[in-house]
Amino acid sequence: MQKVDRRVLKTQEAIKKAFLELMNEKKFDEITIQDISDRANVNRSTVYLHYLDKFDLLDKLIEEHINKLKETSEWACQVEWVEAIQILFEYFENHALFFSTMLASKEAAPSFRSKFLDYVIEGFKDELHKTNGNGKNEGLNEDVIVKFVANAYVGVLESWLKDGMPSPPQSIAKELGILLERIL
Amino acid sequence: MQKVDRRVLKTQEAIKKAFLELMNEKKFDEITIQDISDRANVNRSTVYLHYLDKFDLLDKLIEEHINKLKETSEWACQVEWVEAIQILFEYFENHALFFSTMLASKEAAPSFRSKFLDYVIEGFKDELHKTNGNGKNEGLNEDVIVKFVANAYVGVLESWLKDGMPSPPQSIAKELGILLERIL
DNA sequence: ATTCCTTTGCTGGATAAACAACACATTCCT
DNA sequence: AGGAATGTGTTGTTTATCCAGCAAAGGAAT
Repeated sequence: MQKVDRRVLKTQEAIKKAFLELMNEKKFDEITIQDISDRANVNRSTVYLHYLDKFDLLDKLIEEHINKLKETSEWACQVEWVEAIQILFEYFENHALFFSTMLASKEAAPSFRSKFLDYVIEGFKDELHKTNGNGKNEGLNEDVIVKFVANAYVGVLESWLKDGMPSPPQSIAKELGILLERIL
Repeated sequence: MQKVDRRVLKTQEAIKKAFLELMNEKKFDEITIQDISDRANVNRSTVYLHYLDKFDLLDKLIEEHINKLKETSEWACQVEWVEAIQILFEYFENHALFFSTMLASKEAAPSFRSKFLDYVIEGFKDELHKTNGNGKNEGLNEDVIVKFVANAYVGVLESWLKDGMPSPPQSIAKELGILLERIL
């Protein structure tokens, strides 16, 4: 991975930040490229230099976070169970604006919730294969189990974010870990 | 005044902000250009593109604020007495980091306090000439009066900043205005 | 429908900033 | 003392961004 020019990092950061802020203020289709470039303090043409349009910007933003999550969980699956959840929730906390915006906005990112859910489902599927020797869930449909826990997970995350993250990542991760271990 | 390129504004802002932050963390002579460029997230050579060295940076930063103050007070001297003081104190409040740092740092900006004092002295001198018909201060040396009020003014500002601006600009301006009117 | 206004992609030329490299000075260390 | 590290000021080249301006598409108002 060759390192990228400082300038592109700075402008992309500015654009993404501006876009997220705007997503929190108005609906996706009401946001113009002009809005974004103004907020980001960047020339309008510069936005086109990096993204095809606002849909592309949204896609790349989502893709980026999904990838970061994949990296993080690959790196984290070597440590303890509960600790891994905690690390992920710390990531959610650090990017709370992104996740709460994306999970909240029904009209804007209908794709995100399902993409995110798919990612979580894959994660649990792998996890289930690794720990399927414990006799629990004998005779139960694997798909049902995975979807059960994945939806539970996402739902808890969603309400935690919506409520403004009332408890620290450690405690929510611990509680969630206890519940998940009863299933898996 | 032709408008300047967005890029130079952004980098100059970043550099000045970084420099001010560093001034609050360590002594002036311990600050390197490398520190500044790192903090500003800017290439080192870019700093040299705008400033000769850190002394020049400091000078320009001071000069800039003095000029802004001159503009502000020229614009403000058409309104009420006390209101003008309030506007200036709002400026101090908005740039509290700069003023508290500069007034505090003995070793770094020994020049600033005197420059600033000179500016205040000039302001009061003009003010005195405009309102010298009121019979107060008959037979008193003008220079003494001006230096008296200027030092009082700067001293009050200094401690207000040092104490973390406990009262809002309005009230400090009003109190200061009452005291100054007893003299001028 | 026609007008008016905003937004959209896109261009081309100018320029700020990045980056890497230099020779030299300074501090640090041990 | 002497070598390593760090900081300085400057250069040349490359690249990202700016900015002004375009024609076209769409919406809203009259």
